[in-house]
Amino acid sequence: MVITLQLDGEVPLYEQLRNQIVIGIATGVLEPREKLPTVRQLAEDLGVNTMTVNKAYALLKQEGYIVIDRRHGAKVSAPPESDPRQELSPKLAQELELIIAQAAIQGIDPARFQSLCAPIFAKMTYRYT
Amino acid sequence: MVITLQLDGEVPLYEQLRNQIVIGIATGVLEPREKLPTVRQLAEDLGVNTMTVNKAYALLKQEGYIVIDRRHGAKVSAPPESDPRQELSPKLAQELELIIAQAAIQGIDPARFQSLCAPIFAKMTYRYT
Amino acid sequence: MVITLQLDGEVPLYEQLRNQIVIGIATGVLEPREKLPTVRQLAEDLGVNTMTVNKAYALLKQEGYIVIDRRHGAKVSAPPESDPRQELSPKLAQELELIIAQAAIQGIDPARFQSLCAPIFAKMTYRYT
Amino acid sequence: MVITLQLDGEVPLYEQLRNQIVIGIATGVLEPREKLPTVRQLAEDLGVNTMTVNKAYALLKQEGYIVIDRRHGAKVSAPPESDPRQELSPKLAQELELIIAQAAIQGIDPARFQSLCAPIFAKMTYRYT
DNA sequence: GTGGTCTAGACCACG
DNA sequence: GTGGTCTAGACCACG
Repeated sequence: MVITLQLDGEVPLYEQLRNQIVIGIATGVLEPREKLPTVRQLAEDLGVNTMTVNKAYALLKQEGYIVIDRRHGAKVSAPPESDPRQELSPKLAQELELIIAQAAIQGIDPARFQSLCAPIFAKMTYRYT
Repeated sequence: MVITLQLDGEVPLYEQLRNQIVIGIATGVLEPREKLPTVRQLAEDLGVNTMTVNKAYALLKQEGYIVIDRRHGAKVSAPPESDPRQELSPKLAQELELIIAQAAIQGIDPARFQSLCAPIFAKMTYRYT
Repeated sequence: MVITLQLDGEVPLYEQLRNQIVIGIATGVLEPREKLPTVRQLAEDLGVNTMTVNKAYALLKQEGYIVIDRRHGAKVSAPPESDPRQELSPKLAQELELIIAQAAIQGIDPARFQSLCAPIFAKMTYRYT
Repeated sequence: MVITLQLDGEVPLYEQLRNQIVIGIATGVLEPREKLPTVRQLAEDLGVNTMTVNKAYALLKQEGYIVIDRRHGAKVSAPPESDPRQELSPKLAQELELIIAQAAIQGIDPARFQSLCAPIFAKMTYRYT
């Protein structure tokens, strides 16, 4: 999996790293139960501080995206039990609202928005296929 | 318009303020050409420093959401010329991808996602109605 | 002469007004000894405060571009005695240096810069034709 | 690099600072990828507040002249891809027009103007050498 | 150690 | 009266 970090961006490195791994999982580039590189290895590959990778892994673990086993290192979580509610978390819902607000001001209507989402969803092979 | 800031949140105050005003514009709570409170007034109402409001206004101005007129203060921009492309900016597209990735992992499919977007869009009365 | 002011710009209104009149003189739209509108008239036409026009006129007078006669109002100065030195004022030289610096960083070389100046000079019919 | 600020001038301190750094880059005093002083250090050296330096850096970053890396602070950007158009931005073009207008009124013709630009260009060693 | 954010308070240019 | 700028000082996230 190719990870590229924007060193001069406004998003913290650990957060960029976390985001890219989440997208990797969603797109199937990283499969459930797949082993992730060690903190040390990934830090070296990316040329960042081990603390940065550590923070990303800790965040992913806390969110349930990965599990960390002292013996086997980090690996992608098995798919969770299907959530019958299928609601967005408050945080995600808030972010989505902000995106839609900006899209709406730009003149994008729901149908157009849907057609913008479709190709993104098409890349996500994680669960619902 | 009611604005509430989360003082202990991770999002900077000036950015929270910017976000809420953007949503206010999109939902029609703030109408095009409507005058915004003065920097001083809003700072006092919110209990924050004038520079915090100043930074939010400067950001909104730079993004084209408001215009700042030395004579009359800040007001909501007139609707821009309709952009025939109707694409999302790279930044927005990236944020949307991340949201969809997280939704997909949670088992939300495109149809469900659309039904989650619908009520949000319904609140946005800005342009496309 | 058509004057358009950018109300939400970063350049003060009186300075924009002064700049446009200077360009008007240089391009010959305003001829030497031509009478300018009264402060009151111009302020009304532009929809700005009379103080703003007053400030612009005072600045133009101080710089020698116009003369103000209590009986006849303001008019464009007669061409000054030719300055044999033909140097730029320190302020203008500094502004020019900054423009050239930015152009150079962008990869514009002297020849290209000259070709960019040519059509601008072509519009200036004031003295040297 | 020597930076001198005019404390009583009309140009804001942060803008003077930005201008001098741009000129420093263009003249080669600051080389691509060269590290800039920290915000704190430069503020102390110049006797101004850190927020003033911060604002100058933020502006330079936004304009693409420098990159700010959370790991190593600010440094001069690498030269951008050569722009085949080589046009001036509207803002720069407008400023140049105003300078040329004032020069023309003073009796400076295109040839003389070119000879005034030449020594300024000679100092700019940034890209085109 | 770095830049980013924020406060309380002030002065100023602009209009 | 408005936004713009600036200070002195502080705390924090990031790495």
